[in-house]
Amino acid sequence: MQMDKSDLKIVFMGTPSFGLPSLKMLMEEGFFVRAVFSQPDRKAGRGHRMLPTPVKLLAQELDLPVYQFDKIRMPQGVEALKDLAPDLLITAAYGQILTQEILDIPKLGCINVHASLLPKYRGAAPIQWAVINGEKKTGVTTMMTALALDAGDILERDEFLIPNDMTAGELYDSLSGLGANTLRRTLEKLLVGTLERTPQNEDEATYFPMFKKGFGAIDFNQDCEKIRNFVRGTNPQPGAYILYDCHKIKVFRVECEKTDKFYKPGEVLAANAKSGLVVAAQNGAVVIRELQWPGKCKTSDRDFLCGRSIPVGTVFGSPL
RNA sequence: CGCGGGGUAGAGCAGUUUGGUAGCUCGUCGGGCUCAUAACCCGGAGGCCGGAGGUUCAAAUCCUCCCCCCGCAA
Repeated sequence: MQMDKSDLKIVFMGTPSFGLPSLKMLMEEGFFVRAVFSQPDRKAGRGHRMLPTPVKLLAQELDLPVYQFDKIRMPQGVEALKDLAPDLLITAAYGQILTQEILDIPKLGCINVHASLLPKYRGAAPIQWAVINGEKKTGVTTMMTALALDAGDILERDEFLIPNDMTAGELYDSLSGLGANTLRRTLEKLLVGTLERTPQNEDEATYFPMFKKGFGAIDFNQDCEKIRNFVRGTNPQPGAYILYDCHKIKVFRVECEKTDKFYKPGEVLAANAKSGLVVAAQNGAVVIRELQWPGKCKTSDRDFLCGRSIPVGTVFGSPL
């Protein structure tokens, strides 16, 4: 059986910018996007103003109806979705758990775009954790949404090689775009009836949670390469940091430097405008290349040290 | 009305409480030392102190309003 793009009635669900390329793709390819669901506007940012979500903004630009429910699983949300009578549900970082009742509404089910090579890196922050763990490769997976988190049957996957110095933020953008491609291919196969479902191998599944509050403290008591990965994996959000004199110095970029001598991890080995800010780690030193003092803008360590001094020998504390 | 920090030479900061010739580190330019240097020494240039009013003999500094940047928290 064959279907035409314009006959496939889709409801798209997404919240942060991860879903933007996918939603754009749907429109450009001529799919029939009936409506968009996104998280409610929330007080956010400085001043606590009500801010629309990125997906909502795009949907409005595209003149698509937007639905925002605190909890889509409540009767109101379910009813709204039933009234829309979609053939297919597509989610991309929507941020709400779908119930079986909801999954049963669309005739063709629900497809989720996930930023990892499932079954690896299930969970809410697969991109950041892949970088923190120093993965060389990650990717995007489309899957049939099931009740268990990120555990549905795999449809299509695209791999992505992570450059050695890429930050989580950069990877996020790359995978957002890649996700649109993966989704396009998935839908094309769906339309011509060649889409195959592959159950996930539960034995290979890994799960990584959302960052907890306060997460981001740099532990100098470990390999400097691990520290480097930690820093780029938390860049730009939430940002790695060092506590110094009750000030939270955010760190956005570091380089590794091998040393023969042993120093106390966390000890400041150099801190001047010439050599930059060098801190001892477990098996070498970490040169902090980009940082930010609270209330100030991001700067290089050298510029930073032009105006402030950190005594050599200071030992940055490690988290408990 | 969520809490808070900040806007001063190209860069990063001090000075503001206790008004009165604008200072530090780096960069830059010139000179010197040196086999040599991103090292060291000497010297110079470069600021309407975020903007607009006000107080004052005098405002970076005190008062009022505005603009911009950022941290926390969400």
